[in-house]
Amino acid sequence: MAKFGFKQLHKDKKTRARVGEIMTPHGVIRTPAFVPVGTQGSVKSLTPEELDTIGVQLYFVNTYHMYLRPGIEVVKKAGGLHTFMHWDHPLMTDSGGFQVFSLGRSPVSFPRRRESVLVFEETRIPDQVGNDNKKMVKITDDGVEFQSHWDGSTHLFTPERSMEWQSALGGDIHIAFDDCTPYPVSHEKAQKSMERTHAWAMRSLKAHRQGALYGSIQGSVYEDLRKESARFIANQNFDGIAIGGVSVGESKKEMRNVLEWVVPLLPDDKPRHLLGVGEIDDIFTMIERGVDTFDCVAPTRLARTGSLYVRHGQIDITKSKYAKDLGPVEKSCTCYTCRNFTRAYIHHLFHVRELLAYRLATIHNLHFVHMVVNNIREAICANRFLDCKRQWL
RNA sequence: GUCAGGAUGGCGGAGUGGUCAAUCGCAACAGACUGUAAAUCUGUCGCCCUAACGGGCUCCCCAGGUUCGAAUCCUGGUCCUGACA
Repeated sequence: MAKFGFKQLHKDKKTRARVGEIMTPHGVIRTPAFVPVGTQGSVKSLTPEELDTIGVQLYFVNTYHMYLRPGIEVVKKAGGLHTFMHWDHPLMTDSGGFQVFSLGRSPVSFPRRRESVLVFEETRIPDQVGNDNKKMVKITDDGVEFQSHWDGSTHLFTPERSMEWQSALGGDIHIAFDDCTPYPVSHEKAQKSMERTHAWAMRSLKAHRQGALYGSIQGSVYEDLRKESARFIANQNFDGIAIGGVSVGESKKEMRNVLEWVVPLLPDDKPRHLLGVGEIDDIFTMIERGVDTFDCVAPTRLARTGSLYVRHGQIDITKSKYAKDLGPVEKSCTCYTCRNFTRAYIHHLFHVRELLAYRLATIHNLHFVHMVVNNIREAICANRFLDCKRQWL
């Protein structure tokens, strides 16, 4: 099996943007690269072949979800995630750290940004166990006690277990178990969370057996903490660096700051992954500041709720103004959806809740993101990143 | 023609004397969604005024009536549906 490695091939002359290659046992990842999220072992609604056709090079699977269902043992017996899911290309597994954040909110709610302050609204997700106003996680220094969102049962996650399970799943890139700091948060709490993340990073490193391991940087929106965390993680023997604790409710400016503090402190010979960010404008923000890969649910989730990417924005295809629109979603798009279907048709599918709606929409949004990223990659090679950015935004 | 049942906001459909401008679903409109408890969630949804609290007006087929008070009870009318002829 090929070893893991990273090569920087070209750096843009005016920015930190760079083009590179990540070598993995399941093939090379050309960076910058967008990483779709397949939380439960599936990028919702699409087959691996369809993802491949779109240009998806690797995707993300969540250890927490696979552990709960179907269970690590099942995947292990199946021969690992690649075989289980029928995906031959690289895979990344998340540590479960994000669920510390997402299940740790009380009451169950959707966060909403409001002038860079996170407001929690009391809106429930229906039909799930354990949503009766209780936090579903309990953090200790040892690890995190989760209450299953399926049946309420209790499960302990530790760095050691996360490593063991990620190894059993067999993804190419693993992430150290971290404590995704919520927002807003005091400096004191952010520091505690960062220190816990560092301690867990060391334990992850020690317990780690196979596959590449990325250490995760935290520190919320505090410059001193972010820099401290970046230095700390950069100094350990990780194969790559993950930046976490962003897109948790902070403003875009705060997210930009984090990148500007952190990336200059990272070694050039390791790949950098930004966890959980990937709206179209963010893609430029990240790549410009030296991020190589980034995973995000936005394109796929937005697609399922009817928001489709078009140049310079997105449209809500469910609006009745598209009911008779016989043009493609985006005329400059060459995806399967845009080549063969009209806005009116997709509008209709959403309206009657046909399953094809979600598939066509997801194909389009993923294709669109890949089109943007491919474009950026070419632009970097020609030292034209900023021109490219201007052209898309 | 006789008997029975029914007419409620764009649609379906609750409500059967006051707390009803009227539950709920759909549609409509607006909004949200960034390491996915998400094919999801939130808000508005008779008209007018208010930033909001709130206030005013009109309203449950039509016309009368009973009552302090009616979408709800009574009388008449119109229309619809089912059964029997």
